This record gives sequence, structure tokens and C-alpha cells, in this order.
Amino acid sequence: MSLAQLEYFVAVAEEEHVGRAALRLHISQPPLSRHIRRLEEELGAPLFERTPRGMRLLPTGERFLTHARRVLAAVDEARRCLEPEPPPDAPSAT
Amino acid sequence: MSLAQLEYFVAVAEEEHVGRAALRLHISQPPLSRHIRRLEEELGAPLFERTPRGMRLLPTGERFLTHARRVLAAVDEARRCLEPEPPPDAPSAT
DNA sequence: GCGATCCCATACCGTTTCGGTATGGGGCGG
DNA sequence: CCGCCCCATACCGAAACGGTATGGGATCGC
Repeated sequence: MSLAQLEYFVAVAEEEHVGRAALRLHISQPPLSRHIRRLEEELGAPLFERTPRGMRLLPTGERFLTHARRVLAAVDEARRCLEPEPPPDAPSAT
Repeated sequence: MSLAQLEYFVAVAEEEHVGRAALRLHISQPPLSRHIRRLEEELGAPLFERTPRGMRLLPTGERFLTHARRVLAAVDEARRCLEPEPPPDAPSAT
């Protein structure tokens, strides 16, 4: 499991469509399909139901989505905690 | 930034020693040094102080360590949320 | 029913990343 | 001065990634 795979999974879950998710992620569709499939294999459980109209989250996928977002949020916080502090004379309120 | 890098960072931070951390992670020392350095480059800030005895966390590294552990914990939870439930007749107490 | 269309999945290829071995450079202790 | 213990760099083969081309299945219009 990689952070990229989690981002990919979230995008597909939200779009319910591999093609649109690929556009949003700026990669092409086949690698994205592969990542999703490999993630499912690694987790040992399918996350999506493949329908003629696209992808729909299974209950397992719904649960995983919550945790995936939590991971990505934690990564964002980790990045932010290192950002240089804004200048003392904050332009926001003063 | 990758999950592997976060694991590597935590191990080096805990061991304060690249060589021991490498043993613990079952990889060799040079790739581990590279990962740490590349993580620092990506974050734009050094995380460790290099001493003749090993590596010591800088204040920035201490802050980042907290967040790195949070990310890895969230990943663990994500994995766990998919595990098959234990059988109803729990063997723990019977 | 047939062809066009829209999905996702697979095959193949070039590039990049990763991990391992060998080696360099610097500080500390005998 | 010499050996030892650190981390850093150089180089190489293996694995993973992303892109293009293509296949297989289902739906819609005719």
C-alpha cells in the first residue's frame, strides 16, 4: 500500500469512474485501474463493484475510504507542521 | 514522501543510528541513508543532526516524528478495518 | 440483430525508483 | 599513526511506474 494508491482510491471512490478519476489525477486510465486492482489484492478484499456504468463502492470500500482519508489528512498535517511560520505582522487581522 | 520513508524515518529517529535502524528494517545502510536525505530534501528542512556517534533528532524532526507516527497508525487502522471478523465463538476465554 | 459507444482490463515498452555491494571521507581511541 | 565506527557517495541489476495500443463485455440507437 502506498500513499499514491490511497489518493487514487479516494479519487475513484468519489468519481465512481476510473476514467474521470484518471483525468483528475493527471495519469492515464490503465495504470489507475491496475493500482486499484493491486490495492484490492493486497488488502485481500474487493473495494468496488464493477458495473456497466462505472465503479461503485462496496460496504468494505466505504469503510476503507474513511480510513484512507484519515491517512491522507495526517500526511497533510505532517507536511504543514514543517512549513515556515508566517511573518509576525500577520496581515489577517491586524 | 512515501509510507516506506515514514517507517524508515521513525526507525532512525528511535535508534538514533542508521546502521541499527537498517538492521531493524531489514534493508542495508546506504539505501536507508539515501531515503532519510531525500526525505529531508523533499521537506525542505533537515530532520537530524549528524554526530560522530550517530543521528540525533532536531526540533523540527521531533515535530515531524509525531505526525509520522500518526500517519502510520492511521494506516494500521485502515488495514485492520478490513480484517475478517473473528468467529462468533471466541476462543479467547473458552 | 448490428454497429457504435462507453466502460474497465490486459499486453507491452521505456523510464524511473529501489535495494545491494563496494568504497570514500571524517572523527575518536589506542 | 593506525584501526575502528559513523554516515555519504558511486555504481549496478531488479522491480515498479506510467504511457500507448488493444481486448472483452454491456448498453443504446437504428
